[in-house]
Amino acid sequence: MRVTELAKTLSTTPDTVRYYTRIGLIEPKKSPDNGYKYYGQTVQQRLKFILNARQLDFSVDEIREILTESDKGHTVCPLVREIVEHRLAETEKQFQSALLLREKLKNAINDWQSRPDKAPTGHMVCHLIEGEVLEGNENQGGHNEQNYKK
Amino acid sequence: MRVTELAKTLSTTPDTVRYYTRIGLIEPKKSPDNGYKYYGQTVQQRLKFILNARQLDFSVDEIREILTESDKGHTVCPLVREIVEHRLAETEKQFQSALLLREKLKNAINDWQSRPDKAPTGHMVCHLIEGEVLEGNENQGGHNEQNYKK
DNA sequence: TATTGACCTGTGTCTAAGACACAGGTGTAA
DNA sequence: TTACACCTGTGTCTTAGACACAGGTCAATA
Repeated sequence: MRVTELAKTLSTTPDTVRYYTRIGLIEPKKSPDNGYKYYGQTVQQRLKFILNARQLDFSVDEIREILTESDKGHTVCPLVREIVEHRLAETEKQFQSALLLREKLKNAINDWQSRPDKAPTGHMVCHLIEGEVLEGNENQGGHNEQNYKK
Repeated sequence: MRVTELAKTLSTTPDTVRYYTRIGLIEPKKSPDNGYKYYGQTVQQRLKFILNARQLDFSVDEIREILTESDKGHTVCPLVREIVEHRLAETEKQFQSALLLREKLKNAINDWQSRPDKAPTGHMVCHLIEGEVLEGNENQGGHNEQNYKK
C-alpha cells in the first residue's frame, strides 16, 4: 500500500501520512526499486490509532509519547487517561475564551450598528475599534510631544 | 520611548512590539548612535489600535490591510465591520468544535471509568482509544495479510 | 577614570501540524 | 515512441510571537 491509498483507506490526506512518516511516528518500508514507501497492516493499525487520538485533540507529541511506551510493551492506558483529562481542562479553557470572544464581537457589532463610518484622522485609525475597548478617551487631546514630519 | 517602556505602557510584551516592528506594522526611528529604536506618540497610538484589534482576534494580516488603507486616508470602518462579522462566524465555529470536543472527551472519560488498563497487543496500542471511535470492532480478527517479522 | 553588574537591545532561530509547490518518476493508451 | 494523467518524496511556508544570545548602555561604585 502506498501513501495515497493508505490515506484514502483511513479518510485522511497523503500529506498527513507523509508528515507522520517524516517525523517517524510510522515507518513504512522503502522500495529499493523506485524509492516509494510501502505501508503494511501493522502501520495501518498504528496510523488508525494516531488518527483517533488526533480526533480527541491529542498533540502529536503526546501521541509520540504514547507510542514509544507502547512499543516497549508498557501499558499506556493510565497515560492516555491522564492526557485526556488534561485535554478536557484545556478544551474547557478554549471553550470559555471562544465564548468570551463571541460576546465581545457581538457587542461590537451591536454597538457599531448606530455609528457612522468615518475617515481616519491623524490620531485614530478607526473610531469603532479605538472607541471600543478604551471606552471614553476624551482626555487625550494634547499630544504635546515633538512634531514628526509627515 | 524605547521598546520595553512602550510595551509596559500598553500592557504588552517587548517581543510583541518587536514583532510588529519587524514585520513593518509600526516604524520607529532608529537612533544612529546606538541603533536603538525609538517610538513616538503616533506609533504608540497605532500600536494601541493594533492591540485592540488583536483583542478582537483580528489576524495580523487583516490588521495590516486595515492600516494600509487607513494610511491612504481611506475609511476603514466598512472593512472593519466586515472583518468582525467574519471573525464572529469563525468564532462560532471554534465554539462549536470546542463544545463537540468537550463532549467527546467527557464521554471518553465516562466510558473508560469502568474499563481496566491493558497492555498493548500487537494490533492494538490502547483499547480505550481504539475501541472508542471504532465502537464495535469484532470483525477485524482475520488480518490475513502476509506476516511481518517481529 | 576604571570597573562592576543589572538591565536593555536587535537579530536569529524555533514553535504545530500539516499544506503547498515542484521536479521528476510511473504507467497506461495511442 | 510519445503523450498525458497521476503519483512520489523533499523542501519550503504558514501564525504570532517566545526564547536564546552576544553585545551595548548606564548608574553606582572603587
